[in-house]
Amino acid sequence: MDFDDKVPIYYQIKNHLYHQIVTGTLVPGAKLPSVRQLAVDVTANVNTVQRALSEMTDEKMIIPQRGKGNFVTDDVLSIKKLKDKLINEQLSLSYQELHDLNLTDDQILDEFEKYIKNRSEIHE
Amino acid sequence: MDFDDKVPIYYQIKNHLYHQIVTGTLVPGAKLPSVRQLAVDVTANVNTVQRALSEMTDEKMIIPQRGKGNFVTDDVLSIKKLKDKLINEQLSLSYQELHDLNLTDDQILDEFEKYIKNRSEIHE
DNA sequence: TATAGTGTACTAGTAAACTAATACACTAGA
DNA sequence: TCTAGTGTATTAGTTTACTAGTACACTATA
Repeated sequence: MDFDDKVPIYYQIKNHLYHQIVTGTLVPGAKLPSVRQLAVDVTANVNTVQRALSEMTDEKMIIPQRGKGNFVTDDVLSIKKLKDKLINEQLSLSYQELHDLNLTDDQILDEFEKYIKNRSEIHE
Repeated sequence: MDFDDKVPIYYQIKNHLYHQIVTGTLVPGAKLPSVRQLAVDVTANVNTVQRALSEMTDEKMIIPQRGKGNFVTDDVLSIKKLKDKLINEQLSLSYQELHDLNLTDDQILDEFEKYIKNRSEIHE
């Protein structure tokens, strides 16, 4: 896995898994790869993976079952809420940042539009 | 200063100062507060501040003068470039994140529009 | 029942970021 | 010339994230 050395690895793993849950790569009730397998997958230590999973367990997004594995929550609503939260955090974050760079609301929207338009041209 | 404990403090200080340069709070050629004063301002250690300033010096955005202080570069063009870089990094980052959450380009723009509209209503 | 695959806990060691304190070189001004 | 305010360097110690290795409890299955 490609890590940003400015952010703790366990945090990036957690985020990575949350993305898989939210996008349906990991469906509700699905079994996660074992901690040892995950450690191999993301090229990190078992303990680091475990730390990510612990927080996810605390947040009730996965349920651990001793001897069996970790399972994605069945609660579809809470997954929806997680997705909304992730989206909103991102919007808020980037609005904040661009606003702090002295862009007006209109400029922010413009820049975003330009960026996406430009991007789709390059990638088509 | 309010730090995000997920990101190194020196990095946040650097970012903070870059914002001031880009937005004109610190004009080209202006003298920065002394390292000791900055340390007080942002409630961090002198060495941590120094580390931020070192990187900024390496990137030629400030010029240190022994015995006098640190001064913002006079090169207006490079300040402009810095601003563009900061904006672009943010756009790219949040596009990436929202795209990874399975939002289409249109949805990303929509969400952004909604967010900003909503925000301005609350704050007017 | 034995074994392999799970989660979990613990101890130990390393590296990086941060703090703290001190010292030194340079500049400007009284 | 002295002094206060600069940047800069160095040494030492703390904390946190991370790695490594081991051990143990539990589950499913051959």
